[in-house]
Amino acid sequence: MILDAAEQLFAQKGYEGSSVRDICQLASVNLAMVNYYFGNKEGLFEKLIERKASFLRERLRKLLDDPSMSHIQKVDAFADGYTDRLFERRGLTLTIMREMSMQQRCHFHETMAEVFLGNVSIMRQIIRSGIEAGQFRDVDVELLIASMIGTINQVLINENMVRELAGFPKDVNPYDDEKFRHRVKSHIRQLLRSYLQKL
Amino acid sequence: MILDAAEQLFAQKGYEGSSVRDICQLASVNLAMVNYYFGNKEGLFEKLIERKASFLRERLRKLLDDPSMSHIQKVDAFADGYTDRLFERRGLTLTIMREMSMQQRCHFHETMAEVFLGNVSIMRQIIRSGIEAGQFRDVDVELLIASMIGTINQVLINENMVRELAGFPKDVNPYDDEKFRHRVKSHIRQLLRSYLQKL
DNA sequence: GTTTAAATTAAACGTATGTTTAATTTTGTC
DNA sequence: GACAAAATTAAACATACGTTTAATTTAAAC
Repeated sequence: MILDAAEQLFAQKGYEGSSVRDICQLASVNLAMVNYYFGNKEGLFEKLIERKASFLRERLRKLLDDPSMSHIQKVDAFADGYTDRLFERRGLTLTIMREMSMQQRCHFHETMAEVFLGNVSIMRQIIRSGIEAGQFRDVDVELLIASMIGTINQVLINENMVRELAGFPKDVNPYDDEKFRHRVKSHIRQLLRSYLQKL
Repeated sequence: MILDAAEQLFAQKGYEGSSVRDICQLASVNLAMVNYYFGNKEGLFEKLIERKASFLRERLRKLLDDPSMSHIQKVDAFADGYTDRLFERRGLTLTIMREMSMQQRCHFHETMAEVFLGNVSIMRQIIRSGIEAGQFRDVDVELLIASMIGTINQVLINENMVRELAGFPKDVNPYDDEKFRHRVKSHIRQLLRSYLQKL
């Protein structure tokens, strides 16, 4: 599958660092197939983002209308689900983050922002309704979300640092380690809770 | 100055997206000067990182031994100084972040990790001594630092999102806006305080 | 003013890139 | 099995890249 090969290479070597030839070789297809199926290299990238898009949002949106959960439980559930998703799709997360931080290929930004803002707005609604219900402090919602996502990204960005800080040997992937993921999740949970809940 | 041109272009278009020709044109020097002065393109990049290195660390290290400040004041001061520095050098911060998240050009990682870990270890000592003094809760120090840095990075990464969330018009740079920077600083301060301080 | 080294230049080199073409093979349909 | 459309291939195309070269200009030293 060309998209899988592209996702892997973009994650490892960046968009420009991955040649169409590399991608096709990894996918075991002919060089011309990328242009045949996706028009050009940029089309391939856009398909990659679209493929990522919808999956998570549906699951998270259900949280909004669930009457059986308290506000803080919804925050917990959102953070856990988001962490899982970003850990599982670390490569694509990094690729998108890099592209978002560049002025190159700006037309990608729209597609990426759409995906991103969709999730952000769900989290925002969850926190806002908690504030309105008087259960949360009146915090800076947008920046709190930035803190949540930023924490996860920061962990995803630097594999070597995580290995060092968490004491992993060089040959294991810390992101597959269930204990470490749990450590991150529970840190984020406590961070959000201590910031949101009234004293 | 070649280094300034490179810093600007790497920030906007990434390492691979910035050609030596682009850099030389922006710096108004001949194409061959990069190889004459820096050996090759990678040498230019390494010089760029080294130039960034030392500046901040000295100022932050002084915090460690300042007896006139409380532990929480040191945390505040560190966070403020770090935020200022990353905002002021946004371009280079993004460039380094992108390179750290890639497996390409791994020999850069050492230089970058050195700079980064130096600052992290200062913050770690500050928090640890606050914990030992019984003034902070026994938190996950490494991940708390990741949250601080991650929050700043997350804000730096997505200019369009910041503009949207904070309501800036399209033609102003939100990172130059003193009010916005203050908003980020005070959010991080409150986040750290509410997480660190005992109930 | 001559000499020597450093700085700068224009041009070329070899290679890698994204893309296209035209030919060939595979697949599905009647 | 014949035909048509789709899928796949090898080759070539044009361009952009990082780097090198050899010539020229500038600067400094005596």
